[in-house]
Amino acid sequence: MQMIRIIVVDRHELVALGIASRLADQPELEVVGHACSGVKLLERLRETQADLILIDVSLHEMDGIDTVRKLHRNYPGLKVLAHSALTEIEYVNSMLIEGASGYVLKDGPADELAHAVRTVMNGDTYISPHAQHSIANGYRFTEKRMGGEYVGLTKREREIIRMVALDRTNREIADALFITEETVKTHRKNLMTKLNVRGVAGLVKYAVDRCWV
Amino acid sequence: MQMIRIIVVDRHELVALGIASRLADQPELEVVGHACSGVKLLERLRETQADLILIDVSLHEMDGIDTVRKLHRNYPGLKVLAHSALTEIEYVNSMLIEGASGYVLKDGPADELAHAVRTVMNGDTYISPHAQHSIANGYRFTEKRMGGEYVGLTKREREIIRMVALDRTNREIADALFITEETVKTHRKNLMTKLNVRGVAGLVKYAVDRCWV
DNA sequence: TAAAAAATCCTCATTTGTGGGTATTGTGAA
DNA sequence: TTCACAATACCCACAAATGAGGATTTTTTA
Repeated sequence: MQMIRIIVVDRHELVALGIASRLADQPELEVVGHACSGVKLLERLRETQADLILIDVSLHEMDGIDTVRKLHRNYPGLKVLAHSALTEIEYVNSMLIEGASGYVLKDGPADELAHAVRTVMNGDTYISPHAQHSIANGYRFTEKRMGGEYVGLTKREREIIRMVALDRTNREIADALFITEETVKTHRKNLMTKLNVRGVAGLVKYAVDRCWV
Repeated sequence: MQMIRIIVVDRHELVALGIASRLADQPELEVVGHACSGVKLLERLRETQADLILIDVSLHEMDGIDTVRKLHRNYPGLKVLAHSALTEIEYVNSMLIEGASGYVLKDGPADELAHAVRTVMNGDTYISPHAQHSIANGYRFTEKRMGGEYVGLTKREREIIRMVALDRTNREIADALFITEETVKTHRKNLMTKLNVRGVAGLVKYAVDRCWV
């Protein structure tokens, strides 16, 4: 029987421990490592062999979505399964489009994870019921991007949204980045359009969810 | 040797599993139960005996701070140890004032948790170094409340902050609660004063951290 | 290299948010 | 039964954000 080697990427080691203990009764599944961020994962992958990466969206340094993008480019054969507490369609879509083969929610039943891992290793896709529901409901505020195409943020936009979430005013952001207030306003506008939110609250929640603050 | 019975309160069962597995090599510590919310904990306590509650700040239904307040009233002999990823002084202070005997951060070293549990069961207080640093630095924006007194939010204020975090406008909140827009503004103002933040971003982060959205 | 994407700056009208106040109820605790 | 506080409501002045236009320059990438 072929062992399935899993690396868990989660900002809390406790979660990795919990996963390992939950998968302990699955003889063919083995957690061979843990990384607390995307950057750490890429380092670890240079020394540790793995068949599947179980990765959260919310990570420091480089979030899960960016990490999956890189994984897909550098390790095409490696299977990726997203594992998060976030049900928002934005995250589910992004993960799948970047190359994940599934999306499992953290508060699902105890046997769901093992099932998802097997499904994915079998070449199929597994998405938790709640996450599917989220996809079915579509975007919250507009009908845009219903096709599901992923709109990534630019570097500059990430800088801006991060500072917005840190409660900085446009003036402060402008000064910090050596640009005019008008430019900051434009970026905020674009951010809100891309993320389909109406105001600051949506921007802050987005940044918090992805551990950018 | 007296066994120390621990109930873990965390919105993710995986974390409880992880804690149990981390404490597995501590012969006198035993995780006897898990609850995913404050409400569930109070239910469980009616049937399960415990010596110590290990509880997170971020919980659904009733957050950790409110839960500790209730615990302290209903089970005076029960020890409570806060266990969270949040380092903000606001949360540390609140937990301690409500009756917790310590505050351990989730990303601390592997042996810190067991040490903290023993310290607390010994009648002392344990606070993670980072959290102590947070206390030492005081509040972010103003010099108010430096004494550390905890300012709780009222029911109405919680309703308001929740809706603010859900990206609702003042107009919408007013309509939903059958009050005028001016009243909503007043509540927001009071909230920002109480929480020592300057704008929406702070309010949203507060609500997100405590699982109110 | 030419086209596309990103970043920059601008105006103007409108809405929302912020920071000071003040005042009237109702409720619950000392 | 006071007394404090929560919740409600209103006022004003000013700052900030939003929405809808347009435009230019740099950087990337196909």
